[in-house]
Amino acid sequence: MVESLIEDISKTIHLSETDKDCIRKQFKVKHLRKKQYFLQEGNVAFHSAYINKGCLRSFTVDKNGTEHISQIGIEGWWAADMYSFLTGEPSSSNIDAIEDSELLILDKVGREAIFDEVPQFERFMRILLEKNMVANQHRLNSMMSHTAEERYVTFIKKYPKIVQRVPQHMIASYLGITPETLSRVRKQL
Amino acid sequence: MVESLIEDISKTIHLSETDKDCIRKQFKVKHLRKKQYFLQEGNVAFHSAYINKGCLRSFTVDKNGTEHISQIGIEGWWAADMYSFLTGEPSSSNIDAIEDSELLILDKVGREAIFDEVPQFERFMRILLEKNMVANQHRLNSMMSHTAEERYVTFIKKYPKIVQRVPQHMIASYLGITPETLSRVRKQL
DNA sequence: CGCGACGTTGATTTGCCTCAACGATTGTGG
DNA sequence: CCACAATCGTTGAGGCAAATCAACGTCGCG
Repeated sequence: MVESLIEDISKTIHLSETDKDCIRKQFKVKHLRKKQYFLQEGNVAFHSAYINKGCLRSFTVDKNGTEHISQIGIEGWWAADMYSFLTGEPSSSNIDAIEDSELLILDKVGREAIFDEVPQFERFMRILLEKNMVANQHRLNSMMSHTAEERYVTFIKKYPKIVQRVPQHMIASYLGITPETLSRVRKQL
Repeated sequence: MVESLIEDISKTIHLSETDKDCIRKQFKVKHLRKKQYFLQEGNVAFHSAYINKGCLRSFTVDKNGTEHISQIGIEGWWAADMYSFLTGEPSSSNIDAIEDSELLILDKVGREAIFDEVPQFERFMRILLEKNMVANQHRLNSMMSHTAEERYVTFIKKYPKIVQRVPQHMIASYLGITPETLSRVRKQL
């Protein structure tokens, strides 16, 4: 089960058997039922997670009680509240499962251990973060300069697999619009 | 002049004299006049830049000709179109100087050289990118769940130095609102 | 000086939200 | 296995925050 992660990492960097063992040792498997929290607002994010199977979302809840989905991830993605995970401060966001999921989780100590024992892992993470940065930049740009309709069209082109698996109102939230607006946008396509 | 960068990096990781020499060798100084482009849409971003002095902005231009500022950076920040820099594809964004600026620039080859010769630099970059990720997450969240006024108030608290140096209409653009709206928001504070 | 860059103010428009009601589907406990 | 409750998507009416369009005053600078 950890093997798919090892394989994934190996696409970017080369791992010796010793390296692989080190990584295998630090990740733990965790299963989540649909709707189960991985992280709840107010708690500290002790773990970062690789999604091995299933689908997660991160979201915040504003003062009106409205949810705002900041991230949706499926197999091969990572999920964590980086702020809380890095600083040890309580998180202001939530992460839960949209489907029954299997995660490979890593705590701070385990992470440091890998960074120390497998220097190449540092590079893997750096490259992962670079890609993430590009994606975030894209998303921000999309939020700032495109209409609801344009954002939706871009989304379904870019993430067709997510569209199939995630309820429409969550996609609306991810796009920063209401479910009603998304419904109306879809009608005229 | 490269020394301030070295010092900056040394806050995160330890550098030997050899390491420092390697870094010194790879960065080049570049001066920009106010309004001068560092990167122009359609061109490939051959360099990533550390802002040693001055102030830069990255922005895109939409189909109506409206500018959307995605980033404003001052001393100690980094500026680049990561997408173009990493992929070698033409950039769809622009970077120019808001003030006369001094940059320390690094091309892809130089960057690879540092990563290979100074393994610790990999860690520095990883940590920098992690911070960037946290900041981007924050910003996205702010765009999705806060009003124009709330975003402005947060901004002036978080970046008072930028407020003093950058024209108001650019801050409006960064916040994703029009100059008129920002003017009205400011009036009632 | 004269022109462009910048900020302000007013009038009007608009894209999206809010509120509300309604079917269809899913799932769950008795 | 059925009944009832959530969950989900849709549609309509009305409202609002921010955009657009337009005009104007000020400042700085080539």
